[in-house]
Amino acid sequence: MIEADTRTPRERYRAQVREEIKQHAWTQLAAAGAYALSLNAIAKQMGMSGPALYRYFANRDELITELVKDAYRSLADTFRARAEAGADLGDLAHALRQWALADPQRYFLVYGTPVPGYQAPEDTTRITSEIMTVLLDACTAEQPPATAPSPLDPHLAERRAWAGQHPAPPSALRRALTFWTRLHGVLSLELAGHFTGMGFDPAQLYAAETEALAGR
Amino acid sequence: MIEADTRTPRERYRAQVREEIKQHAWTQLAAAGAYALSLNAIAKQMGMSGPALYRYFANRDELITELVKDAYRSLADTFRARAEAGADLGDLAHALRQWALADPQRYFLVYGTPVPGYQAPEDTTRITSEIMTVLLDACTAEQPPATAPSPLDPHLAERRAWAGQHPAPPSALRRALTFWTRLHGVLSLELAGHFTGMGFDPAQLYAAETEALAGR
DNA sequence: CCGTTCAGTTAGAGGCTATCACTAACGCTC
DNA sequence: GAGCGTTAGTGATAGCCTCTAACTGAACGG
Repeated sequence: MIEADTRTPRERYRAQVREEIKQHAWTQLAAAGAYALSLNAIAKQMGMSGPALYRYFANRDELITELVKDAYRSLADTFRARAEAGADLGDLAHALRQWALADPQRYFLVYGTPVPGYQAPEDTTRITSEIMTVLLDACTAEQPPATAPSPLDPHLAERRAWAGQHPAPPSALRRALTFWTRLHGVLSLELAGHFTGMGFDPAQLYAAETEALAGR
Repeated sequence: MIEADTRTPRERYRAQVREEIKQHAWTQLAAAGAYALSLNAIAKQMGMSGPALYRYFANRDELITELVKDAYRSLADTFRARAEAGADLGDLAHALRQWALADPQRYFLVYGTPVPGYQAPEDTTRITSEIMTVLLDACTAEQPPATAPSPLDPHLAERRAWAGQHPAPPSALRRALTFWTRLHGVLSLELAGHFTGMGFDPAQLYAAETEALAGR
């Protein structure tokens, strides 16, 4: 569908430059991590003077926050797309790993070391809950055959604020949470390089954890 | 036991100042994260000029590397101490959590976002294997009653370089690995604040994961 | 077509890392 | 205890960085 672009030329130009800045930011990020992200260097690459970028982002933090939001949105989009294509938990796990491996620094932007005082903006919590919803849907649809009762279930049944109005039973809540934490555990250590030199294949460990999640 | 300090006065002074620098570094780290760690600020706090610190650490990276090594050693020490006191897997898990909560930024120094090019120094891999040994000991000593065979075990039986000469059976290797990844998954997300506002108690989730590890 | 808006400029303050030449104190040796 | 080499700490400086401020020129919109 083709829609008339109601934005003024200035707005369109502005959006385009913002996007270009973020593009450069992503490549810098992938190359040297968030720490090394430099507005000055980006400006130089784009052939303009340093302070020019402050027309587009109030400061370095705002640019990074924007990248974080885009990363969240990217993950939520891939998840939602897979879910709409009928993905089960295993497929979602695989999609998560692919997404993480495609750009490790993007993963760390979302799930890496936080700055002590940092408060996530409202938007990201909304996107997080979108991701959670996909996960809860999958966990609810796909109940494992024989589920051993977990001592966590009563607690989750009582404190299920994060699940909103989702009709998932406590066991599904638990499985969604452990899906998140266990896969993040493997991915995070793998991407950080903690498995290098150990000899085993991280993919196999990931697959085994995925299987345990589906089966239990 | 009191040993004669064979170091020269200069060496002793040097070690003392190095320690003092690291002390200030730790407080800065806990307050604002590794990113904000500033040699200049530390020097000012200690009442000396910025460049003076370069007598003690070649550069900022070397100081941080030193902190990382100390963090590793601290974790290894607490683990070893608990193990010598007859700790089982559950105790080790509890010790890990206490260690992480005591100083989240220290945890992230070890297990947080890595700098893309960074190669861990030889020392840390040695300390890591020390930690792994304690873990493998515990997993070997404490075999769960009915262990469902995991598809991961054959792979680990074949690729067990990281376990060195440790006599742990494949299932123990797997349990040590999953101990690490699962608890790290929960801890990392908790410390990063990803659970805040969700309503449930991270400690309960951690306890449930610990229990699952011991029982399975 | 002309006034307004806004992108981009240079200059500069203040932070940082890191190097260099220098000084002064310290400790080892005789 | 005197002298001398070693070394801790200094200020100056270069070169990054973020971010502010004043200015300029071009593009847009009525």
